[in-house]
Amino acid sequence: MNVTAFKRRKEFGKTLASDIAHRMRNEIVTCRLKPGEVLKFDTLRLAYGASFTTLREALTCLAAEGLVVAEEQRGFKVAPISLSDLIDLTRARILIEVDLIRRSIENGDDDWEIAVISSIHRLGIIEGREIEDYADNPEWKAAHREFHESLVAACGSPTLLGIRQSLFERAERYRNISARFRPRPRDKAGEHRALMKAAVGRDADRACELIAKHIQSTTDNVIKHASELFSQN
Amino acid sequence: MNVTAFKRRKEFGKTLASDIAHRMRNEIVTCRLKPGEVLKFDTLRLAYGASFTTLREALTCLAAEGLVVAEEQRGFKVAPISLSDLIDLTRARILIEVDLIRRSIENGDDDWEIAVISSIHRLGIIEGREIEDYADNPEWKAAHREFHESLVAACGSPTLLGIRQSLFERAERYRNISARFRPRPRDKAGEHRALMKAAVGRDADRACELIAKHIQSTTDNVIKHASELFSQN
DNA sequence: AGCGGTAGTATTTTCGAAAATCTGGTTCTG
DNA sequence: CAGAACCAGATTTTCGAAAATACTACCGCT
Repeated sequence: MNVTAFKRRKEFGKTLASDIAHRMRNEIVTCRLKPGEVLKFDTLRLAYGASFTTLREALTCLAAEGLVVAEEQRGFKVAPISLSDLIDLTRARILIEVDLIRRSIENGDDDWEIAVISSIHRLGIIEGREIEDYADNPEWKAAHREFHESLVAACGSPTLLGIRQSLFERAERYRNISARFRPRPRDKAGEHRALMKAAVGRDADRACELIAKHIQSTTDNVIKHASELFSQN
Repeated sequence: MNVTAFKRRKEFGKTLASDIAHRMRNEIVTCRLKPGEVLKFDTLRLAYGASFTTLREALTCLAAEGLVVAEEQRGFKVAPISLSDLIDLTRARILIEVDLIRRSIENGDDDWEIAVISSIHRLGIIEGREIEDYADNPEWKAAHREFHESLVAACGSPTLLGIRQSLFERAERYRNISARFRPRPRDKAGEHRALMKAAVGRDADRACELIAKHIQSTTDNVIKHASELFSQN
């Protein structure tokens, strides 16, 4: 194998295909690859330096996650965004997240509690460093993701955790839109702290209520202030 | 295109890869491909008459559905079955199915009602033809699947419908095991009729309760009578 | 005998060419 | 003139060989 490929592979995952899937996932959720954009193999081959076959495997993966759509014999395109998709996605996420957080609070042991507290602490440190616009920071995003994952980590359901993760990923684009169009800053840090407190205080009902509101709030903001971004459906 | 490929392609889907994925899905859920079995490309190439690349794409698809597992650089194997997987799967299915059936009952229009009734009728016809063992009949399985799909079809959530479908598929192997080990026949037809009545009678609470029991019942039977099939976890 | 290293084999992963299919425009026909 | 049929170029899908990686069994050493 040539040196370039070797280096590239080191960045993430063991196979080139999974590495490319990872990179494309990133470009899609940050909208560097635009929603609805047609993905032609020749272009991709140039951009990622991989062959048809390898790209095809990466795209097949992303299609399963709902980040790209495959039309047989007619290629792939970045999954479009729409209000109806956002609403559908939000409802699915709330259903699952609420269930998982409740179970996690039931099952979570001391290590779980510690992980929740340590992940919100890390988030706080990052937020403290830059007063504004931390939501654009990849480091903050990783910590944010980590915090939400820690909340549900003790739920004991690998299947739903996997689904949750893929829905969380799909929602990333809408979170970015929401942040851009929000009229005044939202107190995310406060919401996260309240969630953490409800979780470690083993107040499942409150935690479920908070997480549902937390998820719904982004959606409401997009609907209110960014509807014009979408065509009609 | 050569004749063989053309014929094969006609059977299902537009591309060879999706056709092969479809055929393999079948072999896995019927356990003709054994749980945990290692899937070597040379063997598959012989069995399905397709190239590495095409098989790889099919396997990537199935991996996303949870029917095969991929270990990077170490190939693919049929997803193992286990009690913990069954329990996890069952819980996920109940969570989602209950939500979808409730929403479906809320939203369903006349056409939905008609589809529910017509699909249970078709199921009844098939069950009437062969008194016993209809659960092994592919035709019954298709009709059974169709009936359950019709119940949730009006829920209005494409995302959760997709997830539901993949979980339903994953559960197929356990349903087959359950049928083999059931001490005395279960009144599935009765359960289905009750479900249908609750649905068209718009009794959401009752429908939710019935569907949860319906799903749980298979799992309970496997745990009670077929535990020895699984190693330990 | 047990262990670490190593060569050889089995297997997976990647590549780029070749085949199949789609798209859009043009011509032909009624 | 409308619509079907067809060609040419663009694009996707499939193939089998070649490269990269994992596995196995043997050898030499302590």
